[in-house]
Amino acid sequence: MSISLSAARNPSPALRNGFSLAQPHSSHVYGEPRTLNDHLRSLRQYGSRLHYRRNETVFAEGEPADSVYKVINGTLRLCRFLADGRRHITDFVLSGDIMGFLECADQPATAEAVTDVTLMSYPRGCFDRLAASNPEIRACVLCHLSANLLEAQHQLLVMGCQSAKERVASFLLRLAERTDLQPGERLDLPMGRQDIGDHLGLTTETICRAISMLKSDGALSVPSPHELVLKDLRALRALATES
Amino acid sequence: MSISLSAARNPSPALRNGFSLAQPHSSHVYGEPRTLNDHLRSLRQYGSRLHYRRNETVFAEGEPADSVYKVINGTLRLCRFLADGRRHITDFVLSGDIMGFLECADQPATAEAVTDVTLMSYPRGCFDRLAASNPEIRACVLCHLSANLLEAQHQLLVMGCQSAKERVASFLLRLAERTDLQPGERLDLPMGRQDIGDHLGLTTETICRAISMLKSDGALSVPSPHELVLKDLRALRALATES
DNA sequence: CGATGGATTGAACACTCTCAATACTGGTGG
DNA sequence: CCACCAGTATTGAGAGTGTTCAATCCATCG
Repeated sequence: MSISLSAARNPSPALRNGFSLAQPHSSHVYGEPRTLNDHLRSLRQYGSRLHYRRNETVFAEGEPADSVYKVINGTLRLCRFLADGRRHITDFVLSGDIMGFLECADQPATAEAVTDVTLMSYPRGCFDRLAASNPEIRACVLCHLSANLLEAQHQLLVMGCQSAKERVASFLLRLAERTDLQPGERLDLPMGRQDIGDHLGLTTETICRAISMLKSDGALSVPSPHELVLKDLRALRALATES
Repeated sequence: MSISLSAARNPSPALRNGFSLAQPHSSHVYGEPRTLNDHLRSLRQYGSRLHYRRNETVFAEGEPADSVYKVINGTLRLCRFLADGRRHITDFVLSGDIMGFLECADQPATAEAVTDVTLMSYPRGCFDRLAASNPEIRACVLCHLSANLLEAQHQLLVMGCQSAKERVASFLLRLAERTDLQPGERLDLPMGRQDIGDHLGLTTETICRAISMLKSDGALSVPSPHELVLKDLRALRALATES
């Protein structure tokens, strides 16, 4: 996380350190893995490497949720649909992200590849057995779920209160944080305008107009439709009104 | 849950039964408590009974999150604010509900009493120690967080895709389910139109108009501003387009 | 019984959507 | 390497939904 961007971080209170409450685990010593990501690595013998091409479906809503995933490369979208076909993109899953930790027998959302994607997939049962024997992992899962819930609630705030321009500013700032964007670097926008619209509850055209407005405000420049330069973080943050 | 209303249940896939993976706990036998609610009862010696009056603050965003709560009586709202004061009500907490299980050092939202409220409050540390020794409780916490996340994601779908009338229909149906409303019974609406608006991302006036439209559609009647009768569940469900 | 706060309704306005036309981009095949 | 093509992005104009502002109604509570 860049120092300068971290000041714009979404309001996400420090997670509890659940470790102090967890029983020490004899086979682990100080300096061992601490993130869920690290722990997943210990399951590599059970993992499969999967490839999907742009717009392919990784799993569909309602299918059994029997795997956990790590995105090695590329971007996914998690979609939900209304009966008449209207779509909402709950969230994007970026390179390095993990998913599949909900306590849910069936997938609550459809996962589709935004770009060509490489995933690691681990059987949920293997992970659960690992977690059953390791309190540190359980603490990680709780933190992961909590962080997801906080993100979802923040997104509710954005969608409930903000205008189109504000939502786009919030979205771009969050994407910049998640990708550890350094000031001046180009922000990669793997998803199309339609996807951004379906994520923010707006139409493609409104996304375009909001970006155009931000461009003419001088808040950003648009080298290509899938690359932005955030030129005025202060202006973007003021729009996002992150507290 | 009434049989007839349960058909309209929000799409919430069956939760995993995490118990089979949890180590059996010698002090528990078949038939023991299975819900988080039941487990909290075993902490009653550490609990405090709290009372708040309408519009009083139970806790504010940013305060240390060092308790878990059960609502004995009344209704709470969980609010988040933008820097300029715009408010979003993340969710309402109803009688019988529990909260405070996020892995989060500080409260991510403000809790206010919608009506006069009675709560039980338990020190978070006590609960965590209980959970550390009881895998069944940990499974409950995971399910609780997962259910909350699924609810939040469903609310994102509602706010991202639906019109005012549809959102109000979705809201009323969810409230009816949560309160186990029997067909024909009056639905208690403890919160005001402003609160409903701030929950659904609409204004007071729009909520009023949506309810008026539903009334003139014959979908419901309005004996008083805080009581509704859902007369045509089929019509309401069609609006909510719950899949 | 008056006062207060919330609910309701109306009218004008603003923002976003819809529909349509055009421009651009990236990929394909010659 | 270039021309073409399909899909996406962008821009414009008009329509619609929800907001804003204002007035009125209603219920509750001194």
